[in-house]
This record gives sequence, C-alpha cells and structure tokens, in this order.
Amino acid sequence: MQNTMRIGALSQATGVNIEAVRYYEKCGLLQAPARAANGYRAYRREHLERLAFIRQCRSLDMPLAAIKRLLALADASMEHQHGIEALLDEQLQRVRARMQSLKALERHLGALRAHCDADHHSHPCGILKELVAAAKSEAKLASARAA
Amino acid sequence: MQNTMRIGALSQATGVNIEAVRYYEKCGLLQAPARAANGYRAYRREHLERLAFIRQCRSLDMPLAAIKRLLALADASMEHQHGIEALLDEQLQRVRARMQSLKALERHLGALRAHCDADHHSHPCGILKELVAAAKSEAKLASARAA
DNA sequence: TGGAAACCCTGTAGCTGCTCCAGGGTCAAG
DNA sequence: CTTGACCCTGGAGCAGCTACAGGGTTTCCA
Repeated sequence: MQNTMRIGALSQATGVNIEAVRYYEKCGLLQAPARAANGYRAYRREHLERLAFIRQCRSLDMPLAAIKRLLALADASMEHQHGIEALLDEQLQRVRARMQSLKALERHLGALRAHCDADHHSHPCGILKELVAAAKSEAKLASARAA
Repeated sequence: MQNTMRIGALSQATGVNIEAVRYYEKCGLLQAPARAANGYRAYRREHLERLAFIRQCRSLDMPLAAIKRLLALADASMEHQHGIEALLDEQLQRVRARMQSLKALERHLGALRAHCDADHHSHPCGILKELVAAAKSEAKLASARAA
C-alpha cells in the first residue's frame, strides 16, 4: 500500500478548502508534496499533521506570518522556548487589544440603541438625529481647526 | 468669500486621509463635489458634515455597505425608524459575535501560555509540544475520517 | 468501449477598507 | 524661472482566503 492521498482527500479529512491548501503551499507554510506522474499532488502523513498544526494556529487567530515563524522554530529545534513564548504573548496582546476596542464599541452601539428605544414614542428616529448631530458638531470643530 | 475647501483642507480638518476621501467618493458614500476650473475638487460644508457622519459610523465599525444603506435612509426621510434600528442591531450582533469568539480565543491562548510557564523549568517548550500533539491527534482523527 | 461525472492542474480576479505609488498637471513664493 | 506644495487619475498592494476559467485525468457504469 502507498499511503499517499490526493488533495481532495486531504481537504476532506482536515476540513480545509482545497484552494486554501494550495494557498498555504504557495505561501511556504505547507511543504510542497511530491507529484504523481500525472502532476497530482501526493500528500503523506507529515503533510496532514502539518496542515492540522496550521489550522490549530489559525484557530488561535495567528496570522500566517506568525505561523510561519513558529514552524521555522519548530523545524529548527525545540529549544527556542523564548521565541515561542514571545510569539504567543504577542498574539495574546493582539487579541486583548481587539477585545478592548470591541467592548468600547459595544457600549457605544448599546447607548445609541437605548436612545432609540427611549425616543421611540415621542418622535421619529433619535438615532439618526444623534448620529447627524454628532457629525455636525464634529464638522463644526473640524472647520474651526481648518480656519 | 467662497466657503469651499480643497481636498487637502478637508482631509486636514477631519483627519481623514486624502486617498480615503477619494475612495469614499468612488464608492458612492460621499457626494462627488463640484470641480474648480483646474479640476480640483471643491468641497462645501455639506461634504464636511457627511464625511464626519461617515467617520462616526466607521468608528462604530460599520461596514461601508451598511453606511451606504444608512445614508440612503437618511437622505430619503427620517421616517424609516425600523430600518435604522435593524441596521444598528445587525451591527451590534456582529460586534457581540466577534467578541464571543475573541473571548474563547483568549481563554485558549491563556491556557497554552500557562502550560508553558508551568513546564518551563522541567523540560523545554510545552507549548510547542502541546500544539504539535493537538495537531497529531487531529491528524489521526482526520485520517480515520478519510479511511 | 464510450461517455459522463468527478477529480486534478495553473493562473487570475474578487472580497474589505483602505494606503501608497507612478506619472502627470497647477499654482504661489522667492 | 525654478522649487516646492498641492492636486489629478489610475493601478498595485495588504490578509486570507474564495471562486472562477480553461484546460487535462481518472473512474465508473452501461
């Protein structure tokens, strides 16, 4: 038995889109596999594992460049503890920063939405007025800055 | 006095990049302004206000398409309360969903990082082992699925 | 044995929301 | 008269894919 699989099988097995698999190869994340006589890619177990690894990292929302660095570290040796911690911390920071701004955003949107509900009965669309008013006062400041 | 401004002034006043201003015009968010004899764009107060409005919305992280819809509603009349609420709710949902996934992500990363600290003294790089192991077991499942 | 369906290949264009650049024209100050 | 600051258009680039188009190959069933 030859334990190789074609791209379709790999895709099916991992749940990774065929085009994405080829994309990872093009970016140098997934090793280029051997080719069959007809030019079809012939993947082996190591590819499957590496692809799974990539997806693990992607599920942690790491950018491809970071994964590439991580793979380089892993390929080189297991000794680069420090680099890996740094990578992870970096990623954690990205995530936390993004979450902070989303929280602020949620408060903002929530306030706007509440305003709308409150106004609802008396007069139409407080939200839009709110946004427009905010924009106008911004605009006023802006034209002041300009002058 | 003619109270028109050129793109540079508008950009300066609002803090919006010149290229972004032109981009908004191209996308149909910002009305195309009149042109001076030399072809330069001549903006007026209404443009400034609209640009400020767009930025307000962008600061709420609304996609341009949503802002466009909102502007259409606003231009048509103030009566479309319902559409606007829906738009806002939609946006709120996007934000909350994204936040949920970021929270899960943070837990994940945090756990991994803690694992690393714990292992630190005994043997090198628990994280990488962790990730590799996860990838391998995923790969095993995957090849089972494939067979 | 024939022919359709399912698979594979490469290369390119599209998505979002900009940013940056090349290769020009315009205008005021020194 | 030239230098520098401003403006124009059109196109490429970023991430991380996805979705073609336009070909070749394999497989299965009658």
